[in-house]
Amino acid sequence: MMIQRVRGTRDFTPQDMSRRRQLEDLLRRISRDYGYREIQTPVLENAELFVTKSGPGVLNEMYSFEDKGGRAIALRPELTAPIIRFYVNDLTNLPMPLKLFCISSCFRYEEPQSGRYREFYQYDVEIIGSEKAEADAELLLLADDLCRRLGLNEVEFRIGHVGIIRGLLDAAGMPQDRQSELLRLVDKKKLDEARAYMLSEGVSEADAGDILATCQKKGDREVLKGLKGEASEYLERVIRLAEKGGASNLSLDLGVVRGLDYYTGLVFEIDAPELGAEKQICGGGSYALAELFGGQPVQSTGMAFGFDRLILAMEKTGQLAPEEGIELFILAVTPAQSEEMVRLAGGARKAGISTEFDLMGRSMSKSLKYASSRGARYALILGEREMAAGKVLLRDMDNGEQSEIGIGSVVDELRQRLAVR
RNA sequence: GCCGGGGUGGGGUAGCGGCAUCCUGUGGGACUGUGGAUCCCUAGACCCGGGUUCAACUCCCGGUCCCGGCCCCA
Repeated sequence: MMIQRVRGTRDFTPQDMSRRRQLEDLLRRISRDYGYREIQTPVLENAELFVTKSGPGVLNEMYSFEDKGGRAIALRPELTAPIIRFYVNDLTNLPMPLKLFCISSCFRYEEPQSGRYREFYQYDVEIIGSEKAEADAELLLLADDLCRRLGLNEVEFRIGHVGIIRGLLDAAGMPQDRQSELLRLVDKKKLDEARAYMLSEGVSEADAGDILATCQKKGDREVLKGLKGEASEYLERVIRLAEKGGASNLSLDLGVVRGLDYYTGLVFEIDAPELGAEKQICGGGSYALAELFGGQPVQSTGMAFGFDRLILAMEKTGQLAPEEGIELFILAVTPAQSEEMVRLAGGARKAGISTEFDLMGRSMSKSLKYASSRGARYALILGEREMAAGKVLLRDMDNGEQSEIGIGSVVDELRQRLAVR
């Protein structure tokens, strides 16, 4: 009986990994360009960490279990909570701002569908320690830059601020502790229910109408005109800074809010419309989680990209290069040349030339075919006749041209030819 | 958790109550060491479990997995 892969998980072929590595390389490069440093946390965490952050409901959507010591353990469903836990545990003495990123797998017990798996990968970026608009703006700059480098020209940013609606609710007389429920309804676009809820909480008909109208405002900075209060001023400033920094895709959507209490300010999402139902590639915002995990209060802002969805989007836009082949394949025409084959491979590898030699003892035709399938740039053919004269045949696999070269000059010749390309 | 559509060699397919087709890929061989070609050979499959039937890959039921959508999305 064949053993099946666990539902919602994937194996990655060499070709898959070549593509995923390309994206990882790009993410690491852009992170470095912006001064973020990579960290890694365990796949396993105490389930309590996520329950504390997101409520007991998440237990239903997590892989959680009791270990042999009776501890409640979970496979991490996201990266923000572990990173902040790490910070609270060990990193509080590092100079602020602490700019960190992480590319890792996460797990959620949900129904798999397009762009959605039970094991999935996230690229998470966090700035810990700043409460300034500059921090939020930098995050948007990085996100915008990343989308551009990925060739995602259709992306839609939806940027909001939880303080805008909360401010209006304060003014309308709704107590703070009743507001989260309303934000949840707005987040889910259940505006009728939101209206009913506001009225039941004593908000006037007129105020409720204003608030719902505000929730539906979308567009450029113009939508902030006429809004008063710190939140809209702050948001305006973030957008202005990000645009000065070169961001060009930004747009506002004041209906983007979060019902969870630790969100403190900016909140945003990014969609890649070409992906269909599961089109959101990024979610982010500023939050105060450290004190929730038992640390000193610290303001943070961060975002998480869905790695797998970025790959999907890049596939749709044709951004991924084909897998790279090797540079050299060496074959011995008869076993008598095997030792020389291995010796030459060693020299080439030492010189940084990616090299394979024949491991199968196959005929020349089969070996050349294999070399071709491996994308080899050159083949080195070790034949009795040439070897007797101290030479070998170097075959250019792109055009089939061959030339005899001295055994001693193989590495130099290859270095020269490969450098020209 | 719910609703569609699907599971035939590794990949792609044909068939559809009785013989499972082809392509490709894999391994081997031939072709005097120019043959990444061509030719030949070998291996390799009806998702699982029940039911109907003389007979099930085919029809029915259940499960499972995949694809897509809903819910959810920290």
